[in-house]
Amino acid sequence: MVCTANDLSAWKDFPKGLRVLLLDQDSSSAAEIKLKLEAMDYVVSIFCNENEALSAISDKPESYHVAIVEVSTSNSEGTFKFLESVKDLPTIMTSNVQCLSTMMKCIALGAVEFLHKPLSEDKLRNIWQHVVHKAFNTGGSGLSESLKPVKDSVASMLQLKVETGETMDENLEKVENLSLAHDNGLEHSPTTDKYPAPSTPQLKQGVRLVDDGDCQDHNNCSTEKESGEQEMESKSVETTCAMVEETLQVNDPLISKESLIKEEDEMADSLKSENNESLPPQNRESPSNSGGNTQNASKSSGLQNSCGTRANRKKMKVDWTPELHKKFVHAVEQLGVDQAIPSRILEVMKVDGLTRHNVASHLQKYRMHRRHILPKEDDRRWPQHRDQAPRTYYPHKPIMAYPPYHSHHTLPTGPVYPIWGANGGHAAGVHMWGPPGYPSWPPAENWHWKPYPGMHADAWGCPVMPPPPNPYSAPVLQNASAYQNTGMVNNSHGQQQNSFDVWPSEEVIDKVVKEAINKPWLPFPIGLKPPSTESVLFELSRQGISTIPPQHQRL
DNA sequence: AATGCAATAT
DNA sequence: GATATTGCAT
Repeated sequence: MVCTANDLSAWKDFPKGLRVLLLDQDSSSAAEIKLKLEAMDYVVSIFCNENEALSAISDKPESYHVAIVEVSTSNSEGTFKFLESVKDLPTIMTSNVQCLSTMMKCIALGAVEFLHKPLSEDKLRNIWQHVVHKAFNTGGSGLSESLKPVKDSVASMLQLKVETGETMDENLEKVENLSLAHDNGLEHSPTTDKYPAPSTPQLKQGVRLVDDGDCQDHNNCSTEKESGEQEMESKSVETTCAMVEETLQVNDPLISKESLIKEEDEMADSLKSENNESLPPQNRESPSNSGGNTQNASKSSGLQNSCGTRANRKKMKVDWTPELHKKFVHAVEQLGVDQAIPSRILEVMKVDGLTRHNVASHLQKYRMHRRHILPKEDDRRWPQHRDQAPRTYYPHKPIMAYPPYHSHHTLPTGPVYPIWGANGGHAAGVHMWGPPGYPSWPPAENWHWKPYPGMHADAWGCPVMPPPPNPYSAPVLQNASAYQNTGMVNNSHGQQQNSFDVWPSEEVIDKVVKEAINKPWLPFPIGLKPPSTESVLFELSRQGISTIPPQHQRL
């Protein structure tokens, strides 16, 4: 078998030959498990009682790489005893009984994982990860004889790959692929895991709630190539979701290589962090949310290829969940539209895993949407220019006409819809583009208001007050759009109401003031009077602007 | 190097 | 079809 270091160096069939000590009083169960393990090329030794097992281990410690120990109500003590005696051997507990406290105790005593019976191939297939994990995470001297070879072997495998010019990630992946190949497994190989990790489905489902998160981590975690240096240190016991994109490729390394490389990069980046925050929208609400980027990783339940359906880790698309977007908007607000550049926004957002590119892209869209809306406002504001290429005269669309912060906006007749459920459930990915007190971003047709009553306007342009009975009722000064509404009735732009039925945020107001100062040649929106010099100066100074632009005469 | 825009991909 | 990513020019 593969027990010597020498042999190990050539342990290409890893985990083939890995020795499993199986301690199970139920002989039929043991036989069954053994059969399955052997089918996966593990070498299994069955023991019926802990004493035998212990003595076997003490006789030849190097003979076992991993132990699977059954714990039953009748022999739990013996099992615990065993567990405590073989600290060096990664031990997986298994049982028919579902007892949390027992599980906990086992884990507390050092078990690496607790699997409920019956032990399916899926559950067993990846037990090697515990071996590797242990091998790499045990202090040098503490490393047991049996694990050293494993470590050396794995290390050398990785090394070799590196020399090949491949990236570390690739190497790792490779390694895993190797194992995959032998497992003929569809599902494991945490390709994205830098390190081995227990991955039995059960673990994920039961003990770990972050199941999705795991996968997610891979996908999203960080997309930043630029900054994302993947770290080789990872807590192994974390993930396992195998994104077996290369399930098929596994068998054909050559082919897979190319295709993998790209993905490698990506995924490499994606390992950057484990954002507990970023969760797939569909699974989580990401309460405090922050990093909501991700691609939904298919969840790996206990099913065979669950984890591994291809695709998941491929493009870690940032999912701009409402929460994330909200953060984004807040950042933009905070910075002010003017200073809202990707890098800054990124800083303010503090969302792990989000890249500048992501933000830039989002910003692009954000701006685009706004632009689509603003022009309409202009039109409404100066209907007389509607047909005369107003742009010529007003190169810059002033945002002055936005209704004052507290104005009653005239919400279109339609009801106020939630765009994403209160539960955060982003209904079918509908995103709420309601810039801070601004016209909505996404196409007006799809516009929905966030219906949280009493919610501050800055929370996504959610109207704080119910819309007035009719647009005309809006006080003049309060809402220029009221005027606009009337003005545009004959312009057949009724649907555009949405666009200006929003609350301007303070930022908007700032902007307005600033614009008024900088572009004195622009007419003031109807219903608004020019700000007093005093107030303008105040605003400017408040914003740190000390110099007042000359009074241009241009048109 | 960072941005913003356009093209492309999902 | 919308939205995110990539590419490219600035």
